[in-house]
Amino acid sequence: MNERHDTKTKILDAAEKLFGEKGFDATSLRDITTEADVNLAAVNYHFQSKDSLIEATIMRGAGPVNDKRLAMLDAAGPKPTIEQIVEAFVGPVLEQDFMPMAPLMARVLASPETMQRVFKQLIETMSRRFADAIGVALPELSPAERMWRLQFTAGAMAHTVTRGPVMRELFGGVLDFKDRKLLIARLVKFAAAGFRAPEVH
Amino acid sequence: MNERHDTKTKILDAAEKLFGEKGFDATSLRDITTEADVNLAAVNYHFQSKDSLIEATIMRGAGPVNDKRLAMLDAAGPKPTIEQIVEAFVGPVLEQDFMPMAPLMARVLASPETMQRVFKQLIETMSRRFADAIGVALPELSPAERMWRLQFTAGAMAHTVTRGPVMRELFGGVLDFKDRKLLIARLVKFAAAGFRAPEVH
DNA sequence: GTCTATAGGTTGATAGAC
DNA sequence: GTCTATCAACCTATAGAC
Repeated sequence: MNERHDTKTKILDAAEKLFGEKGFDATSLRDITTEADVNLAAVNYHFQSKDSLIEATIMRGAGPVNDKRLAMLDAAGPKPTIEQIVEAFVGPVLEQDFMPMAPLMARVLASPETMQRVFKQLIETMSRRFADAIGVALPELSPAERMWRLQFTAGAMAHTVTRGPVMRELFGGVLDFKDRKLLIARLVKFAAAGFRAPEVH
Repeated sequence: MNERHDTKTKILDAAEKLFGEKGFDATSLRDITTEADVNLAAVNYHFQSKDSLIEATIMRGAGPVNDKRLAMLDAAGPKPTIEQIVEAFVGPVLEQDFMPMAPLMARVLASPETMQRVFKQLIETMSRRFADAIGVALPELSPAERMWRLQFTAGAMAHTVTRGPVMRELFGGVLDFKDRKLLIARLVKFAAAGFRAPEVH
């Protein structure tokens, strides 16, 4: 059951890789079972449908990342600075270059349908939790401004992950992708300054 | 040839609508020809393939928007402020709610493949042009930091357009989408403050 | 649990009459 | 330029033997 290379795990590994590389629509179950070296029918046995497989693949990867985000937020204590909050929000996502998970996350962020279906509750939970923390750090911001700026930050983060390959190709000469710590520091600096700006009325 | 409702135009109108609503992969040529009330074979007569149709649809809409962005940048004069630059960058994109073009743009921004294939040169041109303007407004920023912050801003903008419907559903109570001018002002304020932050080293 | 075989449906693209 | 008819290539999902 908990074998490292059982059929179910092999399918999830292959799905994670291929969904990330080609997207959900463009990846067929045949692609996945070929890559995983298992039989086609195994997908419908272990998962009920392609949609369920997509959901399971996302959930397996997204859980740990979001746990880490919340852990970092908690670790910052009861009165975190806006820099600490932003770092907890974007750091774990931008750090995940140890796995083929990053491209998959990018696909999720880039697919309104998938996001709607699978990610809605995760996003809602995270957004409210972080918006609350920002309310403590920057009480002078209205709830609306707070949420908008959090969404702007989420967008900058998502764009960096999603469009990484394209950006690398176009601006690889000037943009450094290898130093993740520096990249995170850049985004934290940028977003924190944005959060500290006087409110628009 | 320049009739308002010729077959070619009807196909492009339907494609713009449906690609925006459902995405490129999920929209079949049959969906489009049904919506346009033209024959299926007309697509392959007027355009050669589905990919060419996608490209033509994007180009018809993206041209005017990018023209407006550059026009606003020029209108700001030889020494624009960072606020003027950001507004020229994000304003025309966030303003386009007069047409079904907005969801289509969102789909393009959300599809690495399509972006890579069709949008690369457009993005490159725009990014370099705006990065140059930022160099004038904020000469103390290094070229790398300048380009990163422009990409962060592009991400915040893209996210706002792309995830609009989801955000509206989740946070519609607190986020106001109707007042576009206010939304643009919020993003300009946020991003301009980010650009003005001291550089990371 | 794993396989083969196949049902049942869709798709993009084209040939050829008009 | 517009149509009908159709092809060949995919797809997801399942039934049923082992």
